[in-house]
Amino acid sequence: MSKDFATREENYSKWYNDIVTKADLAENSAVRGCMVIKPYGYSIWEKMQATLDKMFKDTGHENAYFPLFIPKSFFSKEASHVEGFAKECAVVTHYRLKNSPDGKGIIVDEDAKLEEELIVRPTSETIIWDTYRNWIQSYRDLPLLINQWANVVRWEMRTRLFLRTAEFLWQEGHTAHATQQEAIEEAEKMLNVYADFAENFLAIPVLKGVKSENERFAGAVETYCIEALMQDGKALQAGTSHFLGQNFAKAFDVKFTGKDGKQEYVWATSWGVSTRLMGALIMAHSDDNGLVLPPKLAPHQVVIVPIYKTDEEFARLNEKAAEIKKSLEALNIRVKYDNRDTHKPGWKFAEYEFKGVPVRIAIGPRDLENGTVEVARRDTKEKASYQQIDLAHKIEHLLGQIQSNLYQKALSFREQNTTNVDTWDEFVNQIEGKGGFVYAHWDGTKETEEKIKELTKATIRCIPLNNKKEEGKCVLTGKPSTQRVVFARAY
RNA sequence: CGGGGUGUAGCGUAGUCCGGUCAUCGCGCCUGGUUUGGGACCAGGAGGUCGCAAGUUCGAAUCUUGCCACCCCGACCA
Repeated sequence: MSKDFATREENYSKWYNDIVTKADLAENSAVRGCMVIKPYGYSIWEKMQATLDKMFKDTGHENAYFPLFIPKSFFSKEASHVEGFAKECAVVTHYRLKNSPDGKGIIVDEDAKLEEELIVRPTSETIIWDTYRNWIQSYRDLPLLINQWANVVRWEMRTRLFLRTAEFLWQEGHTAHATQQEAIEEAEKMLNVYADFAENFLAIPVLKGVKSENERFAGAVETYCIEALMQDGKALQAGTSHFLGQNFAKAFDVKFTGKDGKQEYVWATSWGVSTRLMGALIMAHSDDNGLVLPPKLAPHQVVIVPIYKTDEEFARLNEKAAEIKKSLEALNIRVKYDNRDTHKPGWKFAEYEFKGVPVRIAIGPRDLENGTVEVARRDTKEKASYQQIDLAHKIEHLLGQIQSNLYQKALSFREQNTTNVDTWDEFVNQIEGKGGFVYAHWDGTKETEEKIKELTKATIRCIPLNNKKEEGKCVLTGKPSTQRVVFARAY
């Protein structure tokens, strides 16, 4: 049978959509711009959540929950914040429906108009800082280190499964500190947590950097980010961490009394990653045979498929498979034994391959005789016969290899698609050709960045942390520059 | 929100120009049998407001108008 899904070469965005829908990660819903995350996709998200949540707690944060709705007036308190989000807010204006007078369905009851409209949160800084005002009085109340897992709504014009949806799931950390120094350290610390997570769990290498003024979060003094490179040569912002200065403290009048008895505004950070990481995961590793999952995030790390002709064989295989499953589970390996009689082995092979299960163990009568199993790894598609003796440890080792191979593969892809350019022609050729991360000199002005974006659709993804200082000339204007910055077309 | 495209069974589709046994085919689904080391085969069967709503007509999947959804390209954005 031929494949019924697109390849990257043929149609990259169709390939992406096919993976999301056919690997059962998510689907479009009856609500425009909103998706249904299906059980298989959601269990990957749960893995991400569990890992991140532990990392947050290990760095001293606690979870809390703030309202979905934000009074409209809160929004206008921080000028650049409201400007940044105003264009994409869903607004609640009424609180009641009634039967339509013509008897056909129900309509909004105009008598039930809210005195003050409520915004469905696109992010929670305003409601949180309004709350923090009451929580913070003294330096003894600081630092305040809170995270919330929530959904947010940004009314997007154009949506794509996981990458940009009107409603998405995320976590947002909001912290308050006594000093500027401490808040900056917090923002950097959480950026490092994200980078660690991306590299060691998602197996995606990321650039750590700061955003240019244009790309900065609405209301932030400094935005830090991790940027990943996708297989089509486009960049994807995988996480952000903001140093908010005293902007929100001033807007919401959050002050504390210091040891010296003086009142001061507190210093703030916020940081978040979203279900967009699912998109990054897909586009970083998957191939023309479907999804490829790094073992640390795979809902099933190993699937066991029995091959048999007779009931008697099937019974013996069930027994052997149970034994193998148990030995793997003893090493905390997540195993699924697929003993469904309704599908043939070949069908199951294709199915689990498309769903990205890292390791497949096939076991049949010949294996029972020889004391072997057939082991296939998803990342390289290699198959090998393994002795059953000490199989669990061998599989554990293999999972580790797959995890690091995926990272190495993604890293060398990024290296091959990272270029230094010095002239405008080179810049345009690179951006419009292969894409990737393009390191170029920039004169540091907003105008130049906007002009470059207008001409090439490329934006400054970040100014890498600890960037090498180097004299040069701006790739567009020829004005002097002290360092190269990273350009790319982005999601 | 602008430009383009598409909507026919769960999925993918033929038919649309040229109205009239045209609702086609494949996958999937159900039943029975044979199968099972890379998506099995045979036989039988179920499943459709042809995106929605008006209109034109003796008659509309097919023509007209409006609306909705999705996809691609722009603007905006995590």
